[in-house]
Amino acid sequence: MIEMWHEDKIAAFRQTLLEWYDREGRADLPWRRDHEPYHVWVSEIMLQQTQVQTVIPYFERFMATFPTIADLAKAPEQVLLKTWEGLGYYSRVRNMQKAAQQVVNDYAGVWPNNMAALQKLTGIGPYTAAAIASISFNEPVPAIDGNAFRVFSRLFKIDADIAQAKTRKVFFEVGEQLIDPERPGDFNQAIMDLGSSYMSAKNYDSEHSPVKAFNAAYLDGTEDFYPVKTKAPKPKPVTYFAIAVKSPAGYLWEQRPANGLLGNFWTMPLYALTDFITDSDANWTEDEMITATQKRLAVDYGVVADLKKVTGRPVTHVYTHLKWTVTILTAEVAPQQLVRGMWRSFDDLQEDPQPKIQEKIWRRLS
DNA sequence: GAGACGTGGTG
DNA sequence: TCACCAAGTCT
Repeated sequence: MIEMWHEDKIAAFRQTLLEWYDREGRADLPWRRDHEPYHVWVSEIMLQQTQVQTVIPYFERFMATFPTIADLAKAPEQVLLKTWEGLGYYSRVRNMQKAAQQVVNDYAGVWPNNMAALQKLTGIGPYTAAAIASISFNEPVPAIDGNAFRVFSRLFKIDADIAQAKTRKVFFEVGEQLIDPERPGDFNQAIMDLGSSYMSAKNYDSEHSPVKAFNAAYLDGTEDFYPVKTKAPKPKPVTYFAIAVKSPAGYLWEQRPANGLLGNFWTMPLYALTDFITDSDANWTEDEMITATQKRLAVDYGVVADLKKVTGRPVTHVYTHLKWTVTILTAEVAPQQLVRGMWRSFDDLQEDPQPKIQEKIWRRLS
């Protein structure tokens, strides 16, 4: 059970926090120029699991490309993905377009003005709904993100595991008590600024934090223990073959399935080793694996090619839950009818978004 | 509720 | 090289 502060202490905390925010908050951020829900929303989605300095140029480009929510609602998917290229978690932008269409069609283009309604839009969860509701519409709801977890856990010595979904409730209730009813948006943003500066995950500087007098963990020297968070599993290793087939008509190119990793991205054919080797067939030599890949290529795409391995170490790429090790195979063939995929010139396919792993493969080929 | 979902930065 | 982090949401 969390011991909540008395009224006077809460009032003092709000005042201290907001005075610091007015003085030293990140007023320069491009999404803080106004409180337009469209601007707040786009920035909040981009900032999910992504650092501020990474987001800034993406935000500017996004607004230049889609100045209004109506522009976003009607954009072609490849344009959407191109604008998001390199940011990752691409379902974020696909969900944004769905939400844009919901606002345009179901709300006549007028944003719902409260957390509960906002959270019904695709891709808007409890955090983003609270952020928009508080910043754009002055609703006193706490935006519980990684920063709030970190800040509140230290202020109150909350030892609930923040990796557990149910823990959000504990922090939300603390936030509801603390949030300034007059300036809820500024309060939430101040907590975020605090959580990414003086009260960051590593190299935090509680000694100079404006709210150090309110920081129970700092005051008794236990801040190293907060927040409590069980660690994520290691990325699982997966072996892949990437096949660069070149013809005078271009490269063999294919669109990935809509759902799953890198959904709807175009890449060269990629085979996981487990696509054709099961546990019972362990200990294949690399030559045998290449021969098997060659057969799969003929069956799946109708391309008969003599695959050569690109020398050097395989390309590696780490995702949150997977670690890919990709061996590159190449072939040159005559133009021909394909069973699957299409021939596309190098210049043509550069127009489309590409995932980082494909970029790494190109780099190795050139 | 646990796992899926990208990429870049840091120690 | 590796572990872990960075303004989460969906299934």
